Amino acid sequence: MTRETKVTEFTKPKSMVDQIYRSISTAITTGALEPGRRLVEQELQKDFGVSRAPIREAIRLLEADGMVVVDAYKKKYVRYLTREDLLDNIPVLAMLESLAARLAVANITPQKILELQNLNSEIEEAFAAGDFVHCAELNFSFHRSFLQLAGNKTLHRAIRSIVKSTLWMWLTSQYYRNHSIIPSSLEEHNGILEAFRAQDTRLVERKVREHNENVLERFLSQTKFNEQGICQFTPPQNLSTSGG
Amino acid sequence: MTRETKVTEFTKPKSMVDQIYRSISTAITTGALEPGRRLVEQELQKDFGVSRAPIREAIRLLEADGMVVVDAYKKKYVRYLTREDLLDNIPVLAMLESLAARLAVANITPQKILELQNLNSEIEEAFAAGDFVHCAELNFSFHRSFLQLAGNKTLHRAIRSIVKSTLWMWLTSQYYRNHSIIPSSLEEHNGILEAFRAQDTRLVERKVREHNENVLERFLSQTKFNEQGICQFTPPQNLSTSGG
DNA sequence: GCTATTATTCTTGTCGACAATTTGTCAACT
DNA sequence: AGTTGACAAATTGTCGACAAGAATAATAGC
Repeated sequence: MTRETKVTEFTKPKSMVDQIYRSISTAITTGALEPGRRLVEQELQKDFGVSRAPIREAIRLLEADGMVVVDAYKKKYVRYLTREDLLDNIPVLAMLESLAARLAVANITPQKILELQNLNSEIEEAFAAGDFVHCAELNFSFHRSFLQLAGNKTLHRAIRSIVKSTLWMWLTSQYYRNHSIIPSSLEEHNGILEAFRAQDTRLVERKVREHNENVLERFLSQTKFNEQGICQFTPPQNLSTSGG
Repeated sequence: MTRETKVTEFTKPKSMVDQIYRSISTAITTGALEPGRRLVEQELQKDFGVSRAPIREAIRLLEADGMVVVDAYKKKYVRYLTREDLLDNIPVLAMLESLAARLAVANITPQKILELQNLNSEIEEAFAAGDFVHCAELNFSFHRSFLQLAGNKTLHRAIRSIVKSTLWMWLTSQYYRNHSIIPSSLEEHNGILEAFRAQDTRLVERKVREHNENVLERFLSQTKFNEQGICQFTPPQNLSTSGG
């Protein structure tokens, strides 16, 4: 009788913790919450209008992801990245993505290659439009496509974990914002697709590995680090001269 | 009101959540909590003598690790493994560990090689003594040594993540319990150490990759799966014929 | 005897409150 | 002036209780 006719209620497919997790996660990848930013439960509680329990659980998930770090006094911060972090990423991501690409060769279709070409064009458009966050997302989609084609859950999980823990999306968007290196990436993407078209496994593997190495080395060479080796991008909107 | 006379309490005031996390994590790797086993907050609450809040946070961490899975009705279970999970692990672990070994070549010392030889002997002893859990731990230590020598945090994190999410320690101990294949592993371990002694990077990389592939394929060929493809080891103490 | 519906129980999700810890401030003392 | 200690504010950790939803038991109807 009293069946609540939840007709217009689409916004309830996920648990509270999941929503908070996603929200903070997105805030970090988009740069709304910059690396090093303190996370205080009371503030988040007010933002989301819930009690602290689900906030705390969501933060635990982010902590496990490596997107949030905890200091000796239990205070939580958005992870900040060091030069060492980026250096460590290079061989691992290059190797995992090239493995994904190798496995994908067996499953890719001409149709899929066309889709990826279109995706590549979309990246170019987003870059031209100055939407660097979307650009990073599309770029990630491009890479993720090989993961999906590879059909290996362990691999998928491993790469996803690295992407999250090293704030990959944030890094990419910041990088796009500050440097005009999209053309190089797009060119390399096309090279990869060509190798796929030729069904040349060895070539695919090499191209993907080199692409990843190139991207990461470009990151490193063009990124500023402070005296503690922490990655320093220009904040999104920095009106005051946060001098100090 | 200071009812807690914690006199002999040197046990690093680790946080409650951390203690619970470790405790459950250990229970899973040792097989005390077998795959598929339901985790009920109220039971754990009684076991640890705390409220549900820290229990829930610990379970969130285990969930993020992939050691615990959640069904559509929010019920929590220890992760169970499928044939597909094991298959997916093979190329990824083989590749990551061989990368670790390659990076380790530059940092290894004759001293360290001797230590690893001793460790190998310890594994043999633990196996002979029938302590399969310890055996799995020591074996993991052997592999982890290369990780530490590699000095790459991203790589360390990636492998650790796979080890946790696929209940690697549990799998290994169960495998040791059921099959007498330690000799093959020990032999391969020695082969790897020889390659290290020769400083032959290519050989190290190949030996480690092959060792991982061998181990995982032995797992697969000698492991039972039920009709749903779920890994079925004989439970630690199985007196009744859990028929079906 | 069997099915449909209603209670009851079990389990998880969320909340507000209190305790413990850390940080910040300020006054007293050497 | 600098240091130290105590007090206050801020923040996190933990608790018990209630609400919501699903699984199970019980009952009514045929």
